[in-house]
Amino acid sequence: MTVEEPGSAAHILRLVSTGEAMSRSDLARVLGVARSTASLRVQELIDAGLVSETGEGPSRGGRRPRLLRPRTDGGFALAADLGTRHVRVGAMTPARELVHTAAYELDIAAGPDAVLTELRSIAADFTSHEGLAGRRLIGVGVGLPGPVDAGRVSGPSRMPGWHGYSVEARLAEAFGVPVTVDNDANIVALGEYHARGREHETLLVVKAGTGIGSGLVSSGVVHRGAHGVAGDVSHVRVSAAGELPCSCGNTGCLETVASGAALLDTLRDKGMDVESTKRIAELAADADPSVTSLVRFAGRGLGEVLSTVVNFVNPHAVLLYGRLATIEPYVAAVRGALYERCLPIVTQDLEIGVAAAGVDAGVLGAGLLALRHALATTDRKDRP
Amino acid sequence: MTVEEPGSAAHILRLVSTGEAMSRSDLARVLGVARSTASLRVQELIDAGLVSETGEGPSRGGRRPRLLRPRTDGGFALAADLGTRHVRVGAMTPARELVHTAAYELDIAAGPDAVLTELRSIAADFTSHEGLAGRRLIGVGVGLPGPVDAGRVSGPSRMPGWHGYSVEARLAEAFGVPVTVDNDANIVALGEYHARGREHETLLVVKAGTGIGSGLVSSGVVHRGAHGVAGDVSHVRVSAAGELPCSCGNTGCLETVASGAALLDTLRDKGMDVESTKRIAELAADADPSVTSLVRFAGRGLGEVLSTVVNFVNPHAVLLYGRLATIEPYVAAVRGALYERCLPIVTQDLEIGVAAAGVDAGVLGAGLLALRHALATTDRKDRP
DNA sequence: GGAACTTGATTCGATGTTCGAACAAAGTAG
DNA sequence: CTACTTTGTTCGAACATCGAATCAAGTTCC
Repeated sequence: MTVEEPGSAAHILRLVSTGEAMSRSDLARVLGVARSTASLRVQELIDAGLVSETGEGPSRGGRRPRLLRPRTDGGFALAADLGTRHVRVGAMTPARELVHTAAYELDIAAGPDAVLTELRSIAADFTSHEGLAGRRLIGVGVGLPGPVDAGRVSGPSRMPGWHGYSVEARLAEAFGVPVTVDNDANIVALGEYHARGREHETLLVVKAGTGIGSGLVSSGVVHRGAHGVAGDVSHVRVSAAGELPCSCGNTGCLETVASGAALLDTLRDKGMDVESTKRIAELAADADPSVTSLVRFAGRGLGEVLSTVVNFVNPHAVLLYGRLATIEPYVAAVRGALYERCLPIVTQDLEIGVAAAGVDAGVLGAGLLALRHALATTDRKDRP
Repeated sequence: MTVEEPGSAAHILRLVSTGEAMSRSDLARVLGVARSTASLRVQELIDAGLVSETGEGPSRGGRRPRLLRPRTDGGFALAADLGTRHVRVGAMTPARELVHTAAYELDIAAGPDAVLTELRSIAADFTSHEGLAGRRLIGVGVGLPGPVDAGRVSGPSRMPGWHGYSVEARLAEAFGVPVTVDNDANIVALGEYHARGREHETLLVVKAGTGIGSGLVSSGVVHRGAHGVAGDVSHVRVSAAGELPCSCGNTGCLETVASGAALLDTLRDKGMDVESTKRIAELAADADPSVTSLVRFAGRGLGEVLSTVVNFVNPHAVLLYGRLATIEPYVAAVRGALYERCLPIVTQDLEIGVAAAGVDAGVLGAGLLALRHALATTDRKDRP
């Protein structure tokens, strides 16, 4: 991740949970410190209830190492990925493992007060049902389907009544632990970065569902920009959109051709009764000709816009996520447009594909944010 | 800058040179360490010849502080900003001040061996003429007009014979000190970031001269991407370019309408005898109608491409640099296109203007890179 | 099977860094 | 002149890290 302090609790936990270091000796080697020092550190973590010993490992020609494992029965971070009508919640152990996840109904349009109150009881329900009730909550991470700047929602298009609302402050009070809030595309990007497990990667993750958003992660750090609205690609003008009016007041935006909402509108105008982006995916999977060609057109539009971004950012990978990413012709069209329009040096090693972390990528990212915050602030506190 | 280790020599030097800390006591407060610790650190720097005491400051109700100042007569870093036909060199003190600069002729097309040999003698000439001969060289920073990846030139369009050449290794051998090499737009961006002096800013700097390049700096860190070619905007397709063929083999690239080279070509096609971008700037300043309208058109094309990048990156400022940035209608057209096409939340606090650091922005950035490298690796070495 | 070697983990004194209290130096305020 | 401030240094205490010594528990090979 290259984010945590070298030798910090978070760092050691990561090394232990990824298997990069299984024993005290391993840690000493990997961290470049004396064995005695590594031993002391491990003892601290054991005392704090974050790590436990779990039998012995195979000998490498000498005494057998005493294997270490992050405890999964101690404190945990709560992660929530809010969509427009649902929320996925999960619990993440200090080992960065998502141990439980669940989905609940939650209409973001009900406004911040109602939604966050409801979120609090969903969290209570979740922790009790998943057998987490007796365990210590160390932090909360939340993803929202709109721009987030310094813990506040700012200028959202699909979240009426949320503008300027300080979600972080409100939830910190409700939960009594540190809360971190970010945009949904950002947490998906962070989750995907973590799932891939490759350090020093620059990842461009595009979330294409009802709307289109994207997140840029470089070496484990999310690029947020001046107002936390970095990653917007939906209101870039694209030639294929002609002069179609967009919800933003401008015309010709990418969103009017390449988003799930736009596809639904177009299909309805054609007289087809399609109710959801999920249904579009099914029709495309059945090779419905008019849907397929429409989806291709949409993907091409997205690829056109992304080509500019990809040339500029020069990422290691472009990963699509969301309902539209499950539609093969859509992905293929994006890929084609990128290969056609980007510089060879940019595309030669570029991976273009679908995010691997699945539906829980967002929860994963939210959990990581929460954990990062929690482990950075409180270090050696009372037992969980 | 948020780049150097807290409490490191580089950090203290910065605090002292910016005036954030004038005395040992100040340093202790700013760094959050004990006064005794700050005193020790300062003594080290004095012993290393990097800092000197310079009289006493005004009392604040007690004993007068002994003012500190970075020494400008000790070691220095050499910075070079190579263009296609010239090189600007400068010397930077550990206080991050550029103390001398000079320009030399140097044709990049002569190939790496000839150019770098020549650069070595230019450096010797420069140091002797500027009275730097007796002082210790602590590092070298170089900017090149092409993509640089890990110290090597990779796939340059205006640097025949340079592809794959390891400039860093070659110069490190020639100078016998650490050498850092980067793309010219990147060092300009870094120099401008430093000149503005605002921490945690995200800056997009566009260098528009014969060619077009850009650099992104966020919190003092240059974004380099997977192959060090991040920042390319010149080969993005732009509607205004139609099907004009580009040197990259593709058609409709921004470079074919918005670069100085393109403007020259177009004017020559019109039968106007214009020999340089400098002359274009003069004609535009004289309000030559056909030149002005052409330049406007070019600026609009650049703005169109930048709008996508700016929406995505959400920077604090977009700064134009290079010969074309001196042409007001060009800048105005870029500005207009950005305001028209970017999201309101992105442009509301966005500064769009011309880089303030002037012709030495590149040298400044190269010097900073060199210094950062030198002060990070060698800490308390022998006196200069 | 046993001696020699390896690897893992702990103990403990040596080293070095940082802190903070005490103090000296040099002022200001009244 | 006295009381209080601020700056800077000195010096012992506290703390972290290291490395050597030691113990523990293997493997290898004759």
